[in-house]
Amino acid sequence: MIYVQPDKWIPAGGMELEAAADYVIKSNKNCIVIAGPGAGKTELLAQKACYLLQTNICLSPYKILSISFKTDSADNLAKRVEKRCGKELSRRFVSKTYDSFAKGIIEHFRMAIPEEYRPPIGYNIATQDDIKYLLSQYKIPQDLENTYGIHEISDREFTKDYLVKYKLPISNNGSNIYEWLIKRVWHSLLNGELRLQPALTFPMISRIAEYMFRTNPYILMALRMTYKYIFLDEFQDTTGVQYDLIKTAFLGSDCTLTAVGDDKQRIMAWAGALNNIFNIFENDFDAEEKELVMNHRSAPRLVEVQRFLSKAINGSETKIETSKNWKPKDGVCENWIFEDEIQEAEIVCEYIKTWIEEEKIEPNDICIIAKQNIDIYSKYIVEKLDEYNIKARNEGNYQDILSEEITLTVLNIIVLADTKGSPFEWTQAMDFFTLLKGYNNGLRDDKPETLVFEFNSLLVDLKSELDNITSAAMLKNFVLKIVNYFNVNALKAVFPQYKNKKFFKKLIDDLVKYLWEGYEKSNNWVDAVADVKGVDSIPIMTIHKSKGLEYDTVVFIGLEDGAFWSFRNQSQEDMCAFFVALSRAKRRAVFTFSNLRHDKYGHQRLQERDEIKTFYDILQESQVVEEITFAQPKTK
DNA sequence: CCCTTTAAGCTTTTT
DNA sequence: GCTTAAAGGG
Repeated sequence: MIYVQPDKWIPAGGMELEAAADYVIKSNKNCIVIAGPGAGKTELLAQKACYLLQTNICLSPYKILSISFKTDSADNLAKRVEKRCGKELSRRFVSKTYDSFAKGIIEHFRMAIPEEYRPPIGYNIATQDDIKYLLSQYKIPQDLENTYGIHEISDREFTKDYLVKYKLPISNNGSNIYEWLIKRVWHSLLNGELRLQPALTFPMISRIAEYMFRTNPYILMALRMTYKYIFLDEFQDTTGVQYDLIKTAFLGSDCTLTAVGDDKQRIMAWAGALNNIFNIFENDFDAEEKELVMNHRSAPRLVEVQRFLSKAINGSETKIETSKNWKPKDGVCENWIFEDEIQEAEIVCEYIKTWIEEEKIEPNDICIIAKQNIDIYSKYIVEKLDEYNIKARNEGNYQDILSEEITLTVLNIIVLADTKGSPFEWTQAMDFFTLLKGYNNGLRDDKPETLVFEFNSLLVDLKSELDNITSAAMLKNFVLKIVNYFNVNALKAVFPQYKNKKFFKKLIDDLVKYLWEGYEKSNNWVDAVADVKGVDSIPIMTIHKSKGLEYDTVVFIGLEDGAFWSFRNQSQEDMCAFFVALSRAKRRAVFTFSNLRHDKYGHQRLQERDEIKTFYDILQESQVVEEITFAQPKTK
């Protein structure tokens, strides 16, 4: 292998890096990179990986470990690194989620876990129902009830606030009134009880991994000898449980940590993200803080609005620079005020139609966002768009079927059975087929030709059946036939998530439902698959789901007190949510307000904007946002 | 049994 | 903030 001299190294892909990014890439110290939307945080990690590998500063065979929150972010980063520095070097770049890292560790080093907390082989992932079931089995001991006046606790509260509150082992000193319950639930989950198989939640798995590293210096050493560089993505979302694991694993080692995140996009506090994580990390790991100032994504006028909002969130001026690809006057941010949702739908849809037809914006480059309850907020718009033959859909409903192997394979197989010769689908489906067949046949050494022959005959067989499908029920049988062909037990063994019956059933039912909807529209299976994939649909999603994504145009529905009911309690977090929504837009952001809006119970209520007045003030202050009040609703 | 009070959900990912 | 469902009291 020929390595590059560090001073000769240049960023892959002709990328221009700002000074701070260049510094962090080449720094050998622990760093925390704070950077706003569109600054290229993930790209920085990808480039740093290339630098370390291509110069061999990350000395072969030492590896880089990158930890993300979501599988697709982890995969995305791995792909970028592979693309930039090739297959061979990128083999030493390991990109995982927190959960897969912890789960992999406890399974690989199972025997190193203290016996009391050692999970049995083949444990399941615990569901909320499992915990609910356990709690329903237990009665509060009378003496504890009398001494402390402990009340019954809901399963959700228990899982959220108690189950993984402390590091293992669970203490015996009575410091927590629910100690006995925590101990009992842990014991039952680890060992199984009555009709419950052994099952652990992901935070429990992290706790076990942390305990193992803390009590077993050899395993800890092995970890630290494998990975010399650690990347932490979306660091602002780190929970206490995750941070404890990172700290035990790497604090005091000679590993170099690089964390990237944005405190202005901290919208997961309610789910356990730590409050002051950047400072905590800086202190613990003696990390150097660097800020990226570029926003490569948004047009200048949108960045101007972001600037004012940043200031409101941080309390201080934030430096943001825009990309030279934009002209200074580029970017549109508007505030649309309506009488009611009917008028809102009519105007919004007219504009969307114009954007698609005249500005030639792709539907999937327009995003409709709401704070929550997106089906309620987008109902009338979806109906109206349908009249214009523009597809729009709740992206959340499709996210599982478009990321799970089994459903993707069914979609691939349908395309292959219907039309021969789609190389992309063929390769993917064949990989899956080989994996599962190999599993079914144990160690049988199948020749590739045999498998190809088998697969082709399956396709021929399915083709004739596909042609005869005339109902959703028949489609379901067809899908189940494919699933059963692969052997359900083999599927569960290779993809343990399918052991969760509820999840698996919903996956198949949803696939059938959406596929059938698509087929009824087009009478063509290839189009039905494209429809499920959402090739030309406008995505609709919550702010939380939109984080990390970008669109030419963003339409935010309902900048109203009603949508920001939590503002009084968590104005900081809601401002961040507003910031995330705004900063998804590359060129145009539109916020709507409707005087009248139906809630999820079907009641039409008057909307106000007193509570979130500060949002409107910020928009006005920026002097680039126009507020447009539309006329009375039109009569048909 | 009826009326009043209280609690919980809104926003989510992970094999 | 606003709803519904569950729990509690008379």
